[in-house]
Amino acid sequence: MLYPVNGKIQPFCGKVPVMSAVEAAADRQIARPSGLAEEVYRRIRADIMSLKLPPDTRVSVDSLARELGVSQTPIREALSMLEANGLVSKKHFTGYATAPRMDRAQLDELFEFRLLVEPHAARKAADAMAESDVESLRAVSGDKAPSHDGFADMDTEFHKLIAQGGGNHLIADSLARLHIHVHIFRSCFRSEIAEEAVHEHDEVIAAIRARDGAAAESAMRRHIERSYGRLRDFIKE
Amino acid sequence: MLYPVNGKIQPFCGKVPVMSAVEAAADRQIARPSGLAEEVYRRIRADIMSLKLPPDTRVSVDSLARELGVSQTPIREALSMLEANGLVSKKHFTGYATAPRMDRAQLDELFEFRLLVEPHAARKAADAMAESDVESLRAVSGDKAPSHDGFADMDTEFHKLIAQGGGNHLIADSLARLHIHVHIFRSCFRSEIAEEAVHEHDEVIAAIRARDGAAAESAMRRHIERSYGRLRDFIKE
DNA sequence: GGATCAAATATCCTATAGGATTGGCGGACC
DNA sequence: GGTCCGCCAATCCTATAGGATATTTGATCC
Repeated sequence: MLYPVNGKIQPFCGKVPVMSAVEAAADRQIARPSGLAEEVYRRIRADIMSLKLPPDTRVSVDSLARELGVSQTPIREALSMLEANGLVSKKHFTGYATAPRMDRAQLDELFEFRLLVEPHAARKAADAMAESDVESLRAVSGDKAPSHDGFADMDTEFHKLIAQGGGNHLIADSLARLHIHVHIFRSCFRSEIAEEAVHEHDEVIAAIRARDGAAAESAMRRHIERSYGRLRDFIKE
Repeated sequence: MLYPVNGKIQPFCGKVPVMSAVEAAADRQIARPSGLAEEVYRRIRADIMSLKLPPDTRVSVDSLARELGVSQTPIREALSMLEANGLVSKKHFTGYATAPRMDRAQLDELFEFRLLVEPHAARKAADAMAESDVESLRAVSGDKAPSHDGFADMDTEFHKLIAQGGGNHLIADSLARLHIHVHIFRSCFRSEIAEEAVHEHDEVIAAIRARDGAAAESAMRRHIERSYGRLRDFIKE
């Protein structure tokens, strides 16, 4: 297991530090020692999602190596994985760069895909979702959306829970991979769209709690269509 | 640009060799120099798909490095990308291994996904596919399926063309990533199922040639459902 | 004879050094 | 003033060495 120490990432050389129950639950999947590469992967992905690494920005391997205090090898492995997931691109003998911001065509394609898959996942989730996950869903309901980042995290969790609730890992993984790009795109404009979206979320949640598959499907479809409409306005081209 | 030389992969140090027109056209997208990592990636992926590396098999880094005549770094990058695509898995301090063969649950999930996406792609392909690609589609029609591998390649090309014909890169990429696993699964059993599948392919092709979206969608759905039925029989569990 | 423990091996993981290539910058030339 | 050419810096790519760990093998004990 590896832990970041004052900004740096260092090999694990000691006891596992105590961890609160909630932390242990949240980091359950990270708990298995997976090496520096995965740790670096998460770090860079987080920097991309937080726009600390804006779209279309050069990413130097040895700069990262110095900054994180690790060798180049795990950086390369992490960047290779990020490249396979479409978050960075590599040009031979030139280096890595974060993916450029989505253009209109890509946004269209992404929402066509979401519109195809997510309503189906919502319908299945209404039938198959475990009662405990439904409870978790209530937790991300729209009681209050404190900040932009707060809503973004809530939105991510909302869609992740429903995608997983469908019981199909392939669908959940595909949607998670895509949602990252939605997150980045939305963050680029800091739009304050929490109000409507939260209401739409609640409609989906209500349908799932009522175990009404058809209602969940149509509510999710409506939510994605409106979300698409809100985001589309930011692109003129 | 990098070229394999008698089994080994070596850095490019000379003129680009002459290449026939068809080769140049086929390798157009490979023509840009992308480094050893990508070359190694293709090589390993090909070995996995050809079952030269069977499922659930250990893959040693420095064995590969010696075999291919390159350093460990590009091997690691290639394996990281393969891991991100789900073709190998890494266990800390234990090494890489090819993904185990799909079990029943994974097969179900995969075909649920295909059934959700591919008929939609076929419908769009019937509307939007370029005439030249429709012509390419005829080329992979069922004139003759010489061998098992011949049919496998034809099937891969068939589904790839239709997925791309829909015009959505995300859909095409997702399906391509999944189809690799279908290919591996089918190869594990060397089933002689070419006859029926080729007939079903032709039905889809006919519908697309007629620009009949609804017919293409239902024909593709039928094809995938039957394909699922044929493959499901191989799993008893 | 079976089980347990310890050493040895093979492998991975990390770090550092050296070679190769691209892109940008400045000066010279037309 | 515009264009072309050569140099320099930054970066990537490769190779090798050393430390750490999991697995396997063998011997010893019960």
